Amino acid sequence: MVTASKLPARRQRILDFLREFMPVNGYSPTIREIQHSCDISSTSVVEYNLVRLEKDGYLARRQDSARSIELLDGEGNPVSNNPRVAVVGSIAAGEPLPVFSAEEIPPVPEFDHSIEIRPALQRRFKALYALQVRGTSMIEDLIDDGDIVVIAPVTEVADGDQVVAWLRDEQEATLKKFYHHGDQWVRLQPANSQMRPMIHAADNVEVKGKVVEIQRQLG
Amino acid sequence: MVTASKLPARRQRILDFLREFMPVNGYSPTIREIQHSCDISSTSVVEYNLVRLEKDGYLARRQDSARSIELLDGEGNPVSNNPRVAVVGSIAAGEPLPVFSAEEIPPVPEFDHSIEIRPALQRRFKALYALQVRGTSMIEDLIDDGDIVVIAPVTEVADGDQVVAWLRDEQEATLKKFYHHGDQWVRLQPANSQMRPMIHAADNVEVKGKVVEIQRQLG
DNA sequence: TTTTATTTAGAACATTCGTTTGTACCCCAT
DNA sequence: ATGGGGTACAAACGAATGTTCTAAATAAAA
Repeated sequence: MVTASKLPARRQRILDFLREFMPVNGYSPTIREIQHSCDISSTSVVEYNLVRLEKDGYLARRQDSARSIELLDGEGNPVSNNPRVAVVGSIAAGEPLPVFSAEEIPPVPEFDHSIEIRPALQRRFKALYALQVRGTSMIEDLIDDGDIVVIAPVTEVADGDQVVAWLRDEQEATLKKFYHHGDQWVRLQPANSQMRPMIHAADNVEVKGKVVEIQRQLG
Repeated sequence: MVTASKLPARRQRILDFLREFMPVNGYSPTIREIQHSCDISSTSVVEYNLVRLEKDGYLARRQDSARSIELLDGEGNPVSNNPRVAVVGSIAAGEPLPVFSAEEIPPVPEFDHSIEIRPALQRRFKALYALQVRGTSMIEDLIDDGDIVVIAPVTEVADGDQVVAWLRDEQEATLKKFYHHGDQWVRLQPANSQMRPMIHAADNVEVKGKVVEIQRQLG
């Protein structure tokens, strides 16, 4: 377990702030920057909580050195400050499945179920997340069952893009290729000749994002 | 050109120190650390040279902020210290093609033809390189024509691994799945039912490495 | 409840560290 | 020489930043 036991709210907030600040900026905040970002009245409170976090293996610091916080994984192991995105669930590629509700798309990234991505990806998009593919409807686009797709949460997509489509009425999400089909309709096209495209009313289809990377487990 | 015009010895030494220190430690040294590491008598000398380096586009700093040096490429562009591997050529997936000679496999990575990889990959393997796939013999393993495969130069591979096989007699390289076939033979198996597996004498097949990642260009 | 440990608070302190100032040196063109 | 640009030096300043102390508030345990 990475986020093993539950931390006090304040301490958790500091940790969350660090985990957000440090990968983005590439350097550690100062105690006073933490103080202000987490609405804390005194540097000593920050210091106190940093000491605790350090003792519990969540971070390391160098004595008397500015901006020297390094994040650890909660067990004392260094955690690469490389960009990771949360794998927030799975996505049906085949029969649509109710995967996640429309609201809870990119939750706070947990350190448990996340994958590392190329830094360039994070630079180009923001708020990426990932889904594990269930089904083979995209097999001819070389997305296999079990693959993990990295999703950029964009709403504007071009014909042919591989998108996460949320079907309002059906309350289901599905991974398909997106095509406009006249003004009022969209075609969600599997990349699998065994499966039939689906035509939906445009206002029943909510594009939640598009695939920007595919990761597959290799020996 | 990264090291464009020739810098004064002192300034070059500071730059060299920064380029060695920062990737290793993950944070910037202080002016005084630079001072002592480069045998400089005064902080003002360091400051003077940092200003020059900054003006010449070799680095950037934040005002009044400790440990805030960021390395640039000499033309003001941020230089990501993220791992890249050279794309050293293409690899036939189909009819074997003479791609590169057996010696010049991983040359010095050029910044021109290189791709960014996930940092975790570089941690697990060393001396990675990349090849662009030509042909569709691996299409059923979801490797398409034009895809870029990242290769770990290992000689020990397991049955089923996707390998870069060098055929000594033919002086050709090919991307195939590898299977032992008795003691003296190996089977190089396309992942394409249209193509036939090739059986070769084991001592005619030199495994140059195996695929550890696939990258595909997505919108 | 009483006791104890944890957490927050405020303030001051001490060090680190970026910045500035003034001077001197060296090389080279005037 | 003379002056200017580039560089080096020493010292000091002040802002940024980590550290510490004491006390109070809160939560947890007994």
